Amino acid sequence: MPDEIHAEAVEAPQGDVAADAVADRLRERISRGELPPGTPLRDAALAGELGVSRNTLREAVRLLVHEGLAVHQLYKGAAVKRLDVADVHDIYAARRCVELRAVEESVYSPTEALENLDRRVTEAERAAAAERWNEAGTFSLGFHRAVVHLLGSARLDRFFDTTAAQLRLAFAEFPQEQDFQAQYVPRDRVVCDLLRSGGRAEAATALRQYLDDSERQVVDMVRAAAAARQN
Amino acid sequence: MPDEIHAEAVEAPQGDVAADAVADRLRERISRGELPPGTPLRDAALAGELGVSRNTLREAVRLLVHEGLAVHQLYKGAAVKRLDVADVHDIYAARRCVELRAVEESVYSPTEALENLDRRVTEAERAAAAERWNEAGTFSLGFHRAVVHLLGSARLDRFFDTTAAQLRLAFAEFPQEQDFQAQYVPRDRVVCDLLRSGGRAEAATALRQYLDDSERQVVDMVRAAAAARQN
DNA sequence: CTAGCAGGATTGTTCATCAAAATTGAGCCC
DNA sequence: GGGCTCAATTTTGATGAACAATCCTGCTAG
Repeated sequence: MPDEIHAEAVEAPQGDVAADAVADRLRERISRGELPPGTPLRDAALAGELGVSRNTLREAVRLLVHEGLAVHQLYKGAAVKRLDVADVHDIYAARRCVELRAVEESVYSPTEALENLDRRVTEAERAAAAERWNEAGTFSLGFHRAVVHLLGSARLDRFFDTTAAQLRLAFAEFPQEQDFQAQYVPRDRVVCDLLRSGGRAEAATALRQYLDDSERQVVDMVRAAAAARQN
Repeated sequence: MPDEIHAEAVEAPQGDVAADAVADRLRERISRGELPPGTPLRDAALAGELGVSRNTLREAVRLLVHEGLAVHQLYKGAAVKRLDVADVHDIYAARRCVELRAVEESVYSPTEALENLDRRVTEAERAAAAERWNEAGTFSLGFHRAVVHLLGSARLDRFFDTTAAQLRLAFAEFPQEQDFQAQYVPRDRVVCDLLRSGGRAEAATALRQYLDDSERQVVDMVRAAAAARQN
């Protein structure tokens, strides 16, 4: 019998510590756009809201800053990171590096791993067909994550995750714009099929184009967001 | 007039907060092997030693855990990470991905950036000639960092830094073994010169061999350390 | 209208406290 | 002697209150 439950129920997501759990919840909120870029993360308020002490919350926020999801100014506290154009270029440079390499090395991947790719794209296609755009975008990123996973490095997987989480900040400012991203699902399909049929070089070319186009679009979004902010 | 100075003088390394400064100092200590892998990071003791509160120290340790320099067990605290063979494979998979990609993309790099590579190798050579092996190893890693830097992504640079810091954990267990690493300096030179002369493919091949050999050696080191621990 | 100055709010950091779990060690049984 | 139990001690995880330093805001004075 729950005697008293705080604003948001306190379920331990990991077999781990409170600060990590809090960080998870903040990450989640940020990624769904609930805490849009620029939102100040005031520790007293958030601590109360999440039912933890200010100290614990501060630890969590520090992790987010370390992950690049928030920025910090001395005596001014933390705020959800706002991507600028340079960030987007940086993120896509990182994606190109990791994803293209993964494609090139995919010859060594077991077919089982390649089947996994197919599953992700199929998920994304289903979501797109049902016009659940947001979900389609998530699954699409899942496909790219699976591509990186071909390299077999947990550290690279983690790096991709944090980078992708940062990229979501761009969409978080423009929730409706996520629809646009769904247009990339067919191109995921192309890359996926080329990979499975061994068309390594073609897959790399297609993926590079994909990333270039996507980058351009996200840059435009970020610029638009900056302009809208100026109004 | 310093009225009272704590065990280790408290200079703010960043224009930032105490926890980050403490994390820096712990990182430094770990990387120079002063806190060898397996060392428990007891917060009361370290907090006293560094002249900060237990809370602040805990924030710093959590950052180290997040970076993979320490591991954490609930109710058992944190300890300096001890690399296992899987970690080494993982780290080298990441290095191959990032460094080889950098070499392949180096065609687009300004010659000025390539000159920077040369400077690093020269530093390493000088240190090796003077038989300052430890320093030579540091400069050698600096060369590889500069290679990654060709990709122009601050995020990839950071990723390489944390990965390299983890790799140092292997050497931290065997301080004397750093000598062996110095033997790689001539091979850095080869890769560097091939890059500057535009021998992109050859540079990639040489670098891949380099990484394979280095990985083998580090794996052996880790195995030896595990065996020695068993004694 | 602007400069500057209170006063309140927020941050950065420390300290003291408490429960929960791990570790230690003494005593005990076989 | 070897191995076990169980209590005392230590360490961790987390909280709440305190305080100085800095910021923000709104008011006043010129």
